Formats: sequence, C-alpha cells, structure tokens
Amino acid sequence: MNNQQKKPAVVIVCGPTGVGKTAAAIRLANTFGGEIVGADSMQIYQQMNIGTAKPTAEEQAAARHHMIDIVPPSAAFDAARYAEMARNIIVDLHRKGKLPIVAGGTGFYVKALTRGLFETLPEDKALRRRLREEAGQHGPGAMLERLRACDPESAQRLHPNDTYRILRALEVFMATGRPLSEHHRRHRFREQPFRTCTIGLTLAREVLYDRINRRVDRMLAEGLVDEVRQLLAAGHASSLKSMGAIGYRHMTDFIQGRLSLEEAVRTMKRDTRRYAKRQLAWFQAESDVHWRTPDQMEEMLTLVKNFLPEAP
RNA sequence: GCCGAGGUAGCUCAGUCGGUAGAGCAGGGGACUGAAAAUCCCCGUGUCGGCAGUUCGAUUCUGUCCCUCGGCA
Repeated sequence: MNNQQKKPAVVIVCGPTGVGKTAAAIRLANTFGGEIVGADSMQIYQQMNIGTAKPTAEEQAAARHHMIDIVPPSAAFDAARYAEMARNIIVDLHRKGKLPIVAGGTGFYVKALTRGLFETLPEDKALRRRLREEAGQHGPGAMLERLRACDPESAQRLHPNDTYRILRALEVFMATGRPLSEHHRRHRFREQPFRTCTIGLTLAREVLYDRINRRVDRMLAEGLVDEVRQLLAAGHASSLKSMGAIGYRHMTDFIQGRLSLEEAVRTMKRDTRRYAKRQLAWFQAESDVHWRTPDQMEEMLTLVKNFLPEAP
C-alpha cells in the first residue's frame, strides 16, 4: 500500500444552496457507515437554525453531524479554524473506521480543508482595525499604493475596488514581513492530506431557483422572523458576521423597520439565488468534481463504492 | 359599437424632430489563500404588436388590422 492509499478517504458533497446536499449526504452516510462533516460557514453558529437551513433534529438523528453548532453567533470564526477542526474530526473518524462525508456549500472552507491555507499569524484584530481606519481616512487608492510598494505583484493582481483583499494583502505583509504573493507562490494549495471523491450536486437553474424561492417561503412559515428577533434580543448586533448572513440581515431590516416584510422576503430570495450562482461558479472552477443531479442517488452510490478501497 | 390612452429587453418604462434603441429591476458570466451566505470584476440584438403605404432609408410619418386598459353606450 503506497502513501496515497494510506491517506484517509473522504467523500465530499458540494453544490449550491437548496440543491439537496443534506439528504444525499445522509444517504451516503447510512450506506457506507459514514458520518457527516458540515462545510458551511453559517451552520457553525448556534441558535441560527431556520435561516441557515441547518439539518433538523431528525436529519441529525439519521446520521451523525459534525462542524455544526460549534460557536455562538458572537464568536469570530474563519476558514483556518474550520479547516483545523474539521481535519481533526476527519482523522478521528478515519481512525474509527468511519467514512467522513464532507457536505456543504462553502467552497472556500472545502478548499481550506482539502488543500490547506498558507501559514500566517492568527487574525490580528487591532492591525485589521487600524488598516480599515486608514482606508477610511486616505481612501482605498492610497492603500493600493501602499500595497504596490511592498507587494507589487498582489497590487497588480487585485482590482482597485477590492478594498477587502487589498487590506488583507497589507495585513499579511505587516504580520509576516513577506508579501502575500510570495506566500501564495510557496503554498499553491499543494497540501493533500486526504484522498477525495467530490460529488457536485446541481439542478437546472430555473428548477433550483424555484426550490430556493419556496424554501425561503418555508423558512418564513417556520418562524424565521422570530428566530432573528430572538437573536437581536439576545444582543447579537447586526454588525456581527453571523448576523450578516442571508435571511438574517434581511429579517433584521424588516424588524427594525427599514424594509417591509414583502420587500425583505423578495430581496432575501434574490440574494439567495445570487449566492447559489456564486457557489456554482466556485465549484465549477474545481476540476475534479463529479456532477450529478439529486435524483441520481444510485449513480452517487456507485461512484463512492468504486472510490472506496474495498467493497462494503 | 363609439371615444380616449397605450402596445419598445424577462418586468416597469424612456427614447428616436425618419439613419434599426437605453435606463432601473430581474438575469447571465467570472474571480476568490485566515470576514467567503463575505468581497470584487465584466455583460443589454430586442421581428421597437402585424401588414401595407410614403421614403434612398420607417421602431419613428400615414393607413389598416389585432391586442390591452380606461370611459361612454
């Protein structure tokens, strides 16, 4: 057995929101003796259930889920922490002979998990705040000029309007003394701790959008407004990353009187559709995805069966 | 049936004093290395309701027909 085969085998179920990843993952878990590792940047938050379409109690009883409900909505969380925690869980599952099934729509988290991120210092809040203030004072153009001085390659690559990435590049340089472009050149997503089989779930665009629209209506019927009210009442400001999630920010706008309910629902549906489109763009750019529709469950089972070292 | 107002992008509409048209919304494509449900970039050809006439040329003018919405019968 060579090195490649000793790596933990991991099945990944990715795709746009609302396509049916949870159901497919549960089926795979039950068939192959697996447990599910969520890859969703919002389902990690506790108390945010309806709007994140978190697996229900029944679904979580049908198959063990990890990486869900792991921090309160006020906590800071990011792709690096996700990758570290999820990797530990996967190694543990592998040791116990269970098949880890990563299921989720956050492409960046899946990538951080399976290919790693370059090494840098943990988030420095003070530095980040300082950079933001300076951007506010001197304007984004000045920040781009500063970046050009220490990391011309990144300055060239980034669009002048992408202030967020410009500040991040500056932050990396200031924290590590090396330009972001150099970190990228050394890293290049070369880590490969697992053997993976990636299934991308998709649907005809109009069918997917119809499902999304109806799922939003269902979320409202299930009490999304109350869920957001409770989060706000518990002191979770709308400036929190978690509260900026689709649905949560829309309902906050409604609750605080900035939007009518009708308008809040309309824009929530629209923004969910746009999000699904971005997810599709992300996963379609990945080269090793086996695309299936949710009704092709048998094909998915075969795919995973052939991927696993020995037949179950 | 008569009178009026309209029929232009998926939707709501603007516009062309005759040289084949553009906004908002919706939508499409893409990027993405510690906020990623975030952030950022790019994208507007559509029998200008049909047919006929005038004209070098009609979405624009004229006629006629169809459809929609008001009002009157």
